[in-house]
Amino acid sequence: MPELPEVEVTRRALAPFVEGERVQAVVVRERRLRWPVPARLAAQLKGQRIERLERRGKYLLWRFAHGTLISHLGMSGSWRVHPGAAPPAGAHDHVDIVIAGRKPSVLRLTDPRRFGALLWHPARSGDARRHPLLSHLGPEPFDPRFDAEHVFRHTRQRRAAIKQVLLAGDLVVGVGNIYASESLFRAGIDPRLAAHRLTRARCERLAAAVRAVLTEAIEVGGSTLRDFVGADGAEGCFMLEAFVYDRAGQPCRICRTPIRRIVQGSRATYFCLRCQTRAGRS
DNA sequence: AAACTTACCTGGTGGC
DNA sequence: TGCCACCAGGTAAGTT
Repeated sequence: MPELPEVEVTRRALAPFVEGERVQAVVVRERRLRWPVPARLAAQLKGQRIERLERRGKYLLWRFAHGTLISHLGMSGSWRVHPGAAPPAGAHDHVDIVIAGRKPSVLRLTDPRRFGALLWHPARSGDARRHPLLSHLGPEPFDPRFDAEHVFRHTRQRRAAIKQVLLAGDLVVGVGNIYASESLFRAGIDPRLAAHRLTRARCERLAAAVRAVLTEAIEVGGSTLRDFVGADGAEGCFMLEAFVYDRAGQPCRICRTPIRRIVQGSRATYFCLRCQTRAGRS
């Protein structure tokens, strides 16, 4: 599932193929994503130059002089680079962006469940970061503003479990279900703990854990970067070995206690009863 | 008004 | 072999 690391790895893989290059054509085979792909998208992008490829949370921002193409991968989406020409499109290959110039390539959006999005934000509407989907997002995990003090302040009124607060996206962006469990394991915090009960010290541990887990995931993904470029590379399986996620019943990699699976807000949480506590240190 | 909860979108799959 | 309930995750909308 694409969370922040997967999106960042995607950004790094695509950037060399798109930054500074012009769009020759956009082929939309299926516009029914989470929201309809704008009908005029192809006309709007044709011949235009992509200045930069940026990321905000789990969104990719394709910066043009006249606006920004906003893409989100949802649960099952992926972008793949096909240098030169692309193979015939499969059932779930919804959009191609054809790049002309010295490095011709086709960027193909595949999304079986179609929970992803592809939206156009014209420059005249202001900066894309003020788009309704982006405006309320919390800080980036690698932003210096995301620190212990920030976590402490933004959890004082939150009585919900820290796992769910972490997932909500306003404390910090980019942490989905997988990395929420992994980060809490790394920080030694019981996912059921009410957020406002976090001590300052544990806020520090949590912020550091989120940064570390995401950093490592990006690094691991970095080694599989060429899978994005290859025509038939397997979809990235970026987290080489999760400590807790999807490991119910299997022994904790630290203490051998069987990993527990619980449901919070109708989604699965995995944790170690021994390594992760409601209070105290560890 | 902010915090919290729930439903929704779709396709793959595991169990019978 | 075929069917079907269920699960996945991020977001919007609804509720307290």
